[in-house]
Amino acid sequence: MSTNLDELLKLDNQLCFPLYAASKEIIRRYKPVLDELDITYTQYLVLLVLWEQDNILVKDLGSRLYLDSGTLTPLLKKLESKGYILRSKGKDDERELYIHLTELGKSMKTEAYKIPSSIGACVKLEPDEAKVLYTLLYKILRGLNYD
Amino acid sequence: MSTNLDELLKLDNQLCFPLYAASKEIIRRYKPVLDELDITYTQYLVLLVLWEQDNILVKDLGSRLYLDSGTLTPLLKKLESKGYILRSKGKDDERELYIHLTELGKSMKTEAYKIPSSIGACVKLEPDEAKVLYTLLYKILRGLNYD
DNA sequence: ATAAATTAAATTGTATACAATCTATTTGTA
DNA sequence: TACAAATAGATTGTATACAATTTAATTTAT
Repeated sequence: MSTNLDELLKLDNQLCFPLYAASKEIIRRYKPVLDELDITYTQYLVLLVLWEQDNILVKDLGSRLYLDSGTLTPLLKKLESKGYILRSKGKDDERELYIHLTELGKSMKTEAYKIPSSIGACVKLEPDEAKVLYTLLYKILRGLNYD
Repeated sequence: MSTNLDELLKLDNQLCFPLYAASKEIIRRYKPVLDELDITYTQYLVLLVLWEQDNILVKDLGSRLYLDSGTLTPLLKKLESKGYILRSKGKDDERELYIHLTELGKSMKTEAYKIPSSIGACVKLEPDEAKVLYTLLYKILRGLNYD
């Protein structure tokens, strides 16, 4: 006998699952393109932020990307070892760590121009659908901040 | 000087990022609820499938959840060690591995009834918005299969 | 009938994620 | 001014993810 509650527990009735799956699968599509630049998806996100706003605190990077120091610390060390960024202690406050691009890191931006379109191509949504999706996702993210 | 290409590389103009962030953040909200059942989100997804269709091949579990054996093998061993599932080789084809619920695993379902609502509560979307989101996400997932 | 190709899981290696804790520094306050 | 509280990152431990490879079993094609 199937109850209402049983219905709620079906995979196809979950909203989080397609969110999780779509996110993962799209990121997987990024891999071949990002491999050419020798970076991962999360490293790409960090670079996106830095190309917009260089010299940013780890804390601010984290709040922008919803990542904590447990994730960022090793990732930033990796980006540094690849020569894309530098990490420097704050002069006024030695607890803080500023992240900024090297010349190599800045020049990567040119090579990254092709990435959005090559990803966009595999997400087969109409422009208006993409816009609706975008709006709903940010509505969720805003809503999560007020628990 | 900011170009069109520069615009494309801004974090706020990415569609994948809010997808990634919302997925991650919602899953994080699951944690306290799932902790009570001593399972993780991915383990919960596996159980959702099994509660619908017991005795399923690892391969089919994987295609249903978009996960491969590299993820599933250790996860299933963990669920087995917790006593929720059993793993048994296929009689006809010894390459295959069938996953099925133990009595404990079946009885977990009752405790899981409360989970969807407690998650739904933190996703602050109207029912019709959630439906639109759901439809768009599945459209993306379908589209990814035809590359 | 048997070698080659295919398939299903398991294994290996790398890179996140995140909770919880720790360390060093800074700030607030009695 | 000391000292408790708060803050920023780093560290530790656990659990995914996934590409690439390996192993064992089955199918296919010759």
